[in-house]
Amino acid sequence: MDQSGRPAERERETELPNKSVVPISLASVKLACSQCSLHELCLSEGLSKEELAKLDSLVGARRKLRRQQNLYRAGEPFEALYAVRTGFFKTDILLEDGRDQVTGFQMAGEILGMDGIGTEVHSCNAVALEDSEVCVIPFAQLEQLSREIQALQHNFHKVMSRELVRDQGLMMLLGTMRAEERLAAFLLNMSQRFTSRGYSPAEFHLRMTREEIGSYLGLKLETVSRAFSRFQEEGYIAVQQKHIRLLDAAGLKKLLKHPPR
Amino acid sequence: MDQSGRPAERERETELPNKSVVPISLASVKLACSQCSLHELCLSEGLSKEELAKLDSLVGARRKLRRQQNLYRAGEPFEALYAVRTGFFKTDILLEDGRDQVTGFQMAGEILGMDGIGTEVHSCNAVALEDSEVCVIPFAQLEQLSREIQALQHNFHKVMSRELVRDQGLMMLLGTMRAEERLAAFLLNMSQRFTSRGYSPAEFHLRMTREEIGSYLGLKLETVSRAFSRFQEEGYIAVQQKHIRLLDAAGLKKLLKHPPR
DNA sequence: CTGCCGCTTTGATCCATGTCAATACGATAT
DNA sequence: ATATCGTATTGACATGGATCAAAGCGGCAG
Repeated sequence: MDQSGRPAERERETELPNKSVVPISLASVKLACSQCSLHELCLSEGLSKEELAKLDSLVGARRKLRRQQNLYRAGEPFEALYAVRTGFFKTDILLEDGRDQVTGFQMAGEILGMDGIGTEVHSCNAVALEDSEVCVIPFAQLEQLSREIQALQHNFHKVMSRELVRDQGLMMLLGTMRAEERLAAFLLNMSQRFTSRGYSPAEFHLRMTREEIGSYLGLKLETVSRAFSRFQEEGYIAVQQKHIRLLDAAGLKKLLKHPPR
Repeated sequence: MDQSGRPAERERETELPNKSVVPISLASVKLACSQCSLHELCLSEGLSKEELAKLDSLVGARRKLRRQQNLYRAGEPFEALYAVRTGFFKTDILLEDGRDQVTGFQMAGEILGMDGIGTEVHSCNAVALEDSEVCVIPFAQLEQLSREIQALQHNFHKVMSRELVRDQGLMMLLGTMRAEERLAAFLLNMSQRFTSRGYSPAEFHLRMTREEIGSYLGLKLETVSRAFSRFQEEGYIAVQQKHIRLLDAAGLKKLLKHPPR
């Protein structure tokens, strides 16, 4: 809601200056795909040196976003994909009657914007949940280049396909799982994604509110809160606000495999 | 379950011979993309004559499936996409604990199999709900050709993107809608898809059971049945088994826009 | 410090949908 | 016809999660 650019709650690890000039030295250096640490997650996996150079020239612009800023909004013309470099995003859809739903959370190395390809218009909103940075990938040029570079083409197709499979998993969750199973699945998924980015598998900081988690999982925020409390009572996790420690990941997994009914 | 090839219930409009030899004359004629009536829905939209010819040579094989036969199964290696020529399919996922969910219904002109691109393995099952026929599109060759034909490349990207958007809509449905809204959305979607294929917007035959509808919508079959009965009482539809007549589509739409709460 | 604001937790109650069970229906086989 | 089988409808009841409401907590501004 707050679009003022002044974060209501400051995040420790992602401080940005309040005004124009960039103080963090790294941010001013032009870092291209060829040097990007997100290699394997992103579109550049398996490309040769020369191919990477071409991709570098395509992925020119960067864009910084403050917490709560929109990367794009539903209805805006689609022009580019975005690769998350740093930070954390959510995508959501708003119905006319006011109901809305979070359709995903995206972190470093993940691609945003593919919803717009089919209609040339974005179908959802993408919002930074903390100060973030993305690589802008003009889509026409990506198609152009992926006609030249087979590996790039295939990477892109893989990214889209994996997104389809992710969505199937989410449908499964929304269609068949109870509240606690949903939250367990969510926590395990978060843990796995933090882990694959080199962070601790057992301890992490959630960037989203209980309401956003609930919206994503098809639950009300109170239900999410209760499930957190329950998991804490059971000794599966330790909760302190948005800070989560997984004490018994195996226990959570068991919850998924052996539903109460 | 019945893989015997003998349909348990025969569908009127899609009779196939019980044994080998093909009696229907058309079926033996090689119909290529260039003559296919599904043009606009499929990958061939907007291609030049020469380009269509190339696509024709790629989409060589056809495959016929009887009711209840699998087009592919979760876990099988991914090799090709399939374009539905005639008939009706469902895709579903089965969890280890026995729970399963229908993730989609596909009709003529729609593409199946994209879930397998990312991992080289199919992530769901595709089952014919009536005797059906698909075009087999070997994926490696499709990538090859879409590097040569820009329009084909773009069509393919659009198809995948639209699938992502469809999934978002389904998440919205599963995450925020009540039972009757879900069924209303389902019926309106079916009507729209039949309509765009030249069938009656107001009268159609559902190929799936109440249980399959329920699985797709995240509901139990009893709830689906009750919602059908309720809609009939309200005068929105006339139901006779799987035969549906929409008497008041506007009424159903209103249900969606103005939810009870 | 004090007050405000957004977020979270917790409790009490309600209701939509799930569950369980009986019956009906339509198609096919005998 | 009669039996059978899968599917669909309907009723009675149970329950998980939503709703409504009240504190609690932590960060920030003044």
